[in-house]
Amino acid sequence: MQAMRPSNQGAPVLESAISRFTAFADLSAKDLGDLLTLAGGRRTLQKGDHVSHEGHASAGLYLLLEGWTASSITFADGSRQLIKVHLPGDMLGLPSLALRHCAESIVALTPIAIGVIPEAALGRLFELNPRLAALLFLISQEERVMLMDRLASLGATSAVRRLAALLLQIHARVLRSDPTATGAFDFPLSQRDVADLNGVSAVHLSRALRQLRAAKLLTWTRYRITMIDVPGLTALAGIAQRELNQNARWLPMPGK
Amino acid sequence: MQAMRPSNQGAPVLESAISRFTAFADLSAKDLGDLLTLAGGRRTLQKGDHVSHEGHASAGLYLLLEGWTASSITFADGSRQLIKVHLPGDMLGLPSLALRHCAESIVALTPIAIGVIPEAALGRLFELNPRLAALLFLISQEERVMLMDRLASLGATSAVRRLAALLLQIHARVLRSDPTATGAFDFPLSQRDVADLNGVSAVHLSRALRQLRAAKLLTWTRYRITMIDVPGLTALAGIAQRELNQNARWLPMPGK
DNA sequence: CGTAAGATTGACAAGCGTCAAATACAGTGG
DNA sequence: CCACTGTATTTGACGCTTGTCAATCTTACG
Repeated sequence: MQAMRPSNQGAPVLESAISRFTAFADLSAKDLGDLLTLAGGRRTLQKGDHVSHEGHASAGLYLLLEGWTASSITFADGSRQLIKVHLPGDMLGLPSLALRHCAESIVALTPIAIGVIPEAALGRLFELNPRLAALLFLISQEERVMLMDRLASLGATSAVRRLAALLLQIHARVLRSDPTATGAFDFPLSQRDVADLNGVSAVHLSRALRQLRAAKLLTWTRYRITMIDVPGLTALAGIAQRELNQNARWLPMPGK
Repeated sequence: MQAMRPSNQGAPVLESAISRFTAFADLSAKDLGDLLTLAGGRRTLQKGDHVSHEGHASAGLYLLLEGWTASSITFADGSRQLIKVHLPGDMLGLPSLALRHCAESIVALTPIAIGVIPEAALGRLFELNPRLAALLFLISQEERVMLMDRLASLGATSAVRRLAALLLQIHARVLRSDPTATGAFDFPLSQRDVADLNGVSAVHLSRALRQLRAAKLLTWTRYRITMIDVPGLTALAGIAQRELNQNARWLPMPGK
């Protein structure tokens, strides 16, 4: 089996691009239109290109359409920590809206396509489509929960358990935009990347992976992961499953 | 000097209650009114009481008016990780809006007063005051940045540096609502709490603290911390200073 | 076929957790 | 005011987890 380009081959770009929104509520035709006009210009970048640089002046707001990216924070001594990986449908640059300088560096892990969202369009969204604005708000809360889970994982568990938790989280994310990927999914990160995500050395990550393989919980050849025993991995990770709260009653009505 | 009740003695409750909003933009009289009607009922809780329980059905939305709280995530094996501490003005329960079940347990670290925010009022806020909704959105992005910084700290630095980074972050937060606390501030957490926040054992936290004291970077008697050498602590923590982006141009105009 | 990057393994050292004991401290009742 | 008691903090000893360094092996790609 050849290594394919990662992430949702098959599914239309548009569908996964709005998947974070539709995961929370059904969209009216107007909502859909407003959402699509939000991200006007389309740009493509090569693997390794930067979407934004930590510390630079406001780096812009994007919707990831195709490919994977990762965001990182760099310390004064040069060491870096990968914060999270972004999949198609993720918004890029939201946290930096709160700051004068860009909060994180974002780099393309694969060739990517992004939609450019002008800041003014965000303001109009809040004024003209409160329902979409509320959904964007919910997406941000979901991001907070994912960060909280990762923080708990880093703070309280061993390298092996962190690895299980991380791969489960990413797997669940992949499943959402590509429901056919129940067992196996394309995975463009190197072990070095995963090590940086988990706050472990690359060497030790290899050791942790060895344990998961030996326990027959998963296989990981370069660029592809097969989750053999999801219940086993879940038990190992020890973290609660999160279910999204769909069509919350407090959400503003769909625009017409 | 006696140990006083922690947090903003002196400053009016109201001012610190809305400090997270005013940190991002000036509020009109109408904005202020809308914000105050958001949190209707007022409740007080004792130290140790729970505001919400992880896993329970939707636990509600609150504005912390007085006192400190902490949120935590519990693992299947019973170990817990403290995620963050909340100070007056912080919103409680936002992340759980995205989920069917409450994402985190929130417990009072001191006697507290909270304002209850009905979910329906949140929906109305998005419909009737897009500017306040956008500010709430920005506050959530700031929370994400703070979580990202903590995640980086846990993943990439030693116990000593984590401690420096955490205390700097909290100190900066305290300073914002009480600008008189430049040098010293009341600090109601036990070393055990801080250890759980930093993903370290209480014993090792004591050792890390010893190093900071020996380096004359700070003092910490129970319930009170004095930051002796903020530049030194900052250099040790190695994390960038974050400046808020105030009065962003894209924000909707103030309501009249 | 050759080269470079990624992954694996072993040996050793450092950081941190655990256990246990000792000390300091706050609050209680006398 | 003082003794008493439980909790928080500190310290030491020891072992496990993880980081670092270096060598080897694998894989991708020119």
